[in-house]
Amino acid sequence: MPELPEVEVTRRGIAPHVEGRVITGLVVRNHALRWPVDPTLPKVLKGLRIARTQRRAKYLLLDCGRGWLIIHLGMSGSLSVLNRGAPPRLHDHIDLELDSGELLRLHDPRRFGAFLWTQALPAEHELIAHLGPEPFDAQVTGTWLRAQLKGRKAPVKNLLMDTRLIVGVGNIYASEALFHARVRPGRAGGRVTLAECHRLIAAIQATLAKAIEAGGSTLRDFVGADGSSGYFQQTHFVYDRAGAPCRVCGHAIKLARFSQRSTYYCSYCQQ
DNA sequence: CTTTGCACCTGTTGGC
DNA sequence: TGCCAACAGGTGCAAA
Repeated sequence: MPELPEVEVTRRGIAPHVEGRVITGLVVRNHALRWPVDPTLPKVLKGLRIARTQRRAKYLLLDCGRGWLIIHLGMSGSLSVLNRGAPPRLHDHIDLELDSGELLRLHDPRRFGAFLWTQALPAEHELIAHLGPEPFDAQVTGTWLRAQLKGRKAPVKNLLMDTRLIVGVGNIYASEALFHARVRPGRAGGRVTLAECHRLIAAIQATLAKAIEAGGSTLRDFVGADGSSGYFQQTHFVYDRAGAPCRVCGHAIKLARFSQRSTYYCSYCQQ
């Protein structure tokens, strides 16, 4: 589920419920996430106050004063805010209990997600330290992207999804952004022109912003919601539309695979 | 260093 | 209806 917009919408959804709250307990029903959940975490977290929430790439960050919780939703994770005592369902792996009487619940069938604790700053954490810039950073421009892609032979689609280059562009938005920029996904990175780089950055920013806005508008009360309400229902231009007519020119959308990931494009609009 | 393929895991879908 | 293979929105890691 989670591409960057959903993670950001989730952050905004949980923020009013967790910021300023004191952690009264942590229940871990299944430790076997992508990395084992630290068995000492319930003891470590009890009594700490969550000062604020942040997001870096697709990592949710909870500032607990003495350290930070780093939460990743993987492919199938979601967070919800529930009242204490709500019965856990299958794949509800972790409850973070709060002094408000609510709890933050992690649900993740595939268990590719992560629930980590660090006493350093998140920016210094091994998983975060080597990440590229956020799509909305001031340094992220067409000129910057052109410099990053120079000399690279890998498909530009793969490079856009490389988190060391830039974060937040998942499999859906890579296809969508390349369509809007009118660039074929299989083109070697080094062969993307400056004008196309400008269009790519504009497309990435516009697509992400629109999705966050759409998700945010469905976010009245996050309690009980699973954090995936609405935003992903927005219509895509190419993603998951193989064989369907291009919304711009009418030609059939094509499906290809790059590094075993489904990739959609219009062979007429994108060169 | 860059690029590629695999791995983790469960649930859903489509073809036979 | 049942069975099985292929696939699913992420990303760290090993190997080439």
